[in-house]
Amino acid sequence: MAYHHGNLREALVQAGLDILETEGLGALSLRGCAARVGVSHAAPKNHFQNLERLTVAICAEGHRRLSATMRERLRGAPAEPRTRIAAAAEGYLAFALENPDLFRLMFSQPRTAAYDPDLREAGDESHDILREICAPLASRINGVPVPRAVIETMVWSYVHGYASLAVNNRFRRQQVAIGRMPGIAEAMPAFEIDGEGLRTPCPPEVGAAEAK
Amino acid sequence: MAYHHGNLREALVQAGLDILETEGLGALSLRGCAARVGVSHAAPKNHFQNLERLTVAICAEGHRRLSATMRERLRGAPAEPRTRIAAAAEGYLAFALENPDLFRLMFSQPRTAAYDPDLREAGDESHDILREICAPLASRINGVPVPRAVIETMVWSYVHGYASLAVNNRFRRQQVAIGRMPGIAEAMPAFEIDGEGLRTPCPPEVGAAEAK
DNA sequence: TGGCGATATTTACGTCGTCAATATCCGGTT
DNA sequence: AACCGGATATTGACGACGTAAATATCGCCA
Repeated sequence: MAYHHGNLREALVQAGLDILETEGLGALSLRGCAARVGVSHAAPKNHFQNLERLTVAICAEGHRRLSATMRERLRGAPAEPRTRIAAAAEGYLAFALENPDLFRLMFSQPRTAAYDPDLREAGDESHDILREICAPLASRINGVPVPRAVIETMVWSYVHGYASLAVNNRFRRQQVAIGRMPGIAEAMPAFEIDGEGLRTPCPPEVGAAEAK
Repeated sequence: MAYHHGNLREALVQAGLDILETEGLGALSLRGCAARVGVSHAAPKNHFQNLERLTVAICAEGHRRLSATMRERLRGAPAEPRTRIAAAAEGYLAFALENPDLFRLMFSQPRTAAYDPDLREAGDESHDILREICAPLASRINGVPVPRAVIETMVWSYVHGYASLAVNNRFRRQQVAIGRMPGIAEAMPAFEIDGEGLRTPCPPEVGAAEAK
């Protein structure tokens, strides 16, 4: 196997992920990926029109791994709805903290990147998980009706925002223990579960982030 | 005024902001900023050691403008605590949507950028606003005590996450009307205000984002 | 007036993204 | 078996970029 690599496309994406991990966002380049794989600097052209396309492919793989991390945490979690949300959220956070530059890259793409069907599909995976774990949350909060999409948006925003701020080291002054975000039970404790109107009780075992 | 520009440093930052607005994140470069100001490509060297430093300065200015936007919204808002939080949050969101590439740049900086004292200070401004508007929220939620820093973190995470996801067009499938995030009263309705135990009542005029 | 420090220019070099031309490999056709 | 065409990889070239060193110009003060 000499002239033809066999699976250069995936190898380039993997090389990009390696570079992000070892050298950081600023070191990501077409030529760098090609060199790491051991092919000439123009070889990527046959698989990616330009750097932006390769970047999008790397981001898509990142989203797949993000979803995989969340699914992993969900497999080991009990069935209680809030615990499941907390487990997925911790997976989201763990991924961000373990892959900070990849996470940053994934969320600093221009709007045009969203037109890529691969990236779109990969991004929608986490969306499916979100919808799944939010399903037990009823469409009313404290008795007030709220569209299901809004509930999902609230949970998603909170989790993503926490992860994003944690990655960017913005919780410095707050002295919040990053790595353990306050669980959904503390953050949005007025959610009803399964329409039972179960309003509290803020189980203390979920996400005990304390100001230290 | 020929050889010496007079205020090249600020002019370069402004040029960078202009480039971000008109040409996007990918077009930001030292030489580009220099050309826009009308100086030679190496002139910036006297004010910024390298591209990273200029980028950090641009981000710092971005944070100052973000804070200014929030303060502006707060000036026109009634005194009711939740309304004030909603006003600041809408300022945050508006800034992100009106300066998407700047916003992306601000939150895709490497960890080392946080060592810059100017950026640090600028970033802390929004932190002060956050602390100010969260002050009326008591340190207990539904009767359960929660450290003040955790409350701030929850609100901040939610607002930043919503803005970040909205900028990245991630609410597509949810059909949530971006530009109007569900207010804090809907997102976290169990906050007590001023320790009065005022638990609801989810005023409907705050943030009426509906699934359309 | 002279000179010095701050600021800007010029020149140069290596890296990068991209393109065009060329070379090599593989599978299927005759 | 020879061949050919499409897919894939290489080579070489070009302009833009970040950065550094040497040089030039300005404002100001002794």
